[in-house]
Amino acid sequence: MAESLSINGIDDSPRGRLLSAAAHLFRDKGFDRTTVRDIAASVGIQSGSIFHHFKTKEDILYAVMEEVIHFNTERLRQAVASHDTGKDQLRALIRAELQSIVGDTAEAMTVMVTEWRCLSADKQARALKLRGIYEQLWLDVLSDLHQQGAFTTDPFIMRRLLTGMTGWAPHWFDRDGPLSLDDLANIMLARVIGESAP
Amino acid sequence: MAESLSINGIDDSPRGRLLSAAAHLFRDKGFDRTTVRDIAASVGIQSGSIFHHFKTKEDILYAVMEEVIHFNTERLRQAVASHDTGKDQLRALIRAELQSIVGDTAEAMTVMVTEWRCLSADKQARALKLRGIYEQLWLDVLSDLHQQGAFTTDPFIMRRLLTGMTGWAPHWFDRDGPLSLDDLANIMLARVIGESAP
DNA sequence: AGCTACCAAGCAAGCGCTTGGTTTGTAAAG
DNA sequence: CTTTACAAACCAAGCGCTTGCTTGGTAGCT
Repeated sequence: MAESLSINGIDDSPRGRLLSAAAHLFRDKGFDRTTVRDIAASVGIQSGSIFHHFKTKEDILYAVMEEVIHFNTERLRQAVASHDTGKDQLRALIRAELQSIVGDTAEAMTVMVTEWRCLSADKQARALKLRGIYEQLWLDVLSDLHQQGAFTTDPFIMRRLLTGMTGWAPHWFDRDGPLSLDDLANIMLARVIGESAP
Repeated sequence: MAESLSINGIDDSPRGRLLSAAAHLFRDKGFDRTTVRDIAASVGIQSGSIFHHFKTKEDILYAVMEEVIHFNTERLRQAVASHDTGKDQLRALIRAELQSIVGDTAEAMTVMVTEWRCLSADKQARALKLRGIYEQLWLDVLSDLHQQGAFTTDPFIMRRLLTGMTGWAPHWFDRDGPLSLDDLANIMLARVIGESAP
């Protein structure tokens, strides 16, 4: 019964506590190496009791992803809405995604990237649809900047490069190190629009 | 007994054919979801016969990684050696890593990134040592460029950003699409040293 | 009474791996 | 040219264990 911190955007109902615990375990050991007995033990119930809340183990994984996509899409939306210029909006998007990915929803976001293929085909399709909304927010901002001449590379490709940069951050970024998330966001921003005055 | 193309740097001995088949399966289904029966079937032998060549299933994974690191470290070395200026060397490094990651060793390289945690701690340490040589080649070139003033960001951080960009490429890059690997390498190069004349 | 949340026990399937023996290729000994 | 020797490569069968999930029942709250 090792207690685990809850993830932002997930409530603390019995179901929510299971989701947070599962996300932690999925990130640390992977979906396949995490047993339902592991998840049950980390919230202090019997393994069979899990299936009162979820039909299958895979449903747990999908629920984790669904919750974290919804939560972070909303965060992205607010990031765009609270800035005027394309440059500031892009900086805010990068900052928000970094916050998602190494901050308060890190476990669930990492799981979404690394355990994607553990979803069945139809659940992948459903999750992909949710993720499409998330990606469109990026593409809108990037396309604007591109049309303004802020960079020449195709916006779709630029988004892919940014996805790689932010997605790799959990493998090396140290939240207690000298580099802040704001610093890192600015460094990544400069990869897109060049190193001009902040 | 679905035949699978061999991976560059792996011979076609019985052992080598097992490694190539395993790399394919590990990439497509993941290490844990690939059974020794799957691997055996794809080269046309019985599952038990695998253990004449490898002590454990995990040893197969490690062997895949070891071979691909050695092969690609050598490729990186030649990339550096065959160019004079820092800029050209960096472009060659990016191009070589892209070739590794979406080209002739794609399966094995992808496996090394995505199935890393399936290795035991001591095997991780051994593989990490091999990977250190590979990374040093990058850092030497990046540090040179940094000292020449080609970019201001810390070379270590820059390498992490590049790792993310190249590492994500398998998720979207289409080898039959309009964008060539040389094009992509130049786009990534511009993320480091800015968009000057080629 | 009825609902949510849970327990205790266990089943069927699939897993990595072992075992004892057989085939196949090669090469020196007669 | 045959015989003997031996190792590499593989087969057929299955063992012991773990896994996701089921079942029938109970405690507590409203």
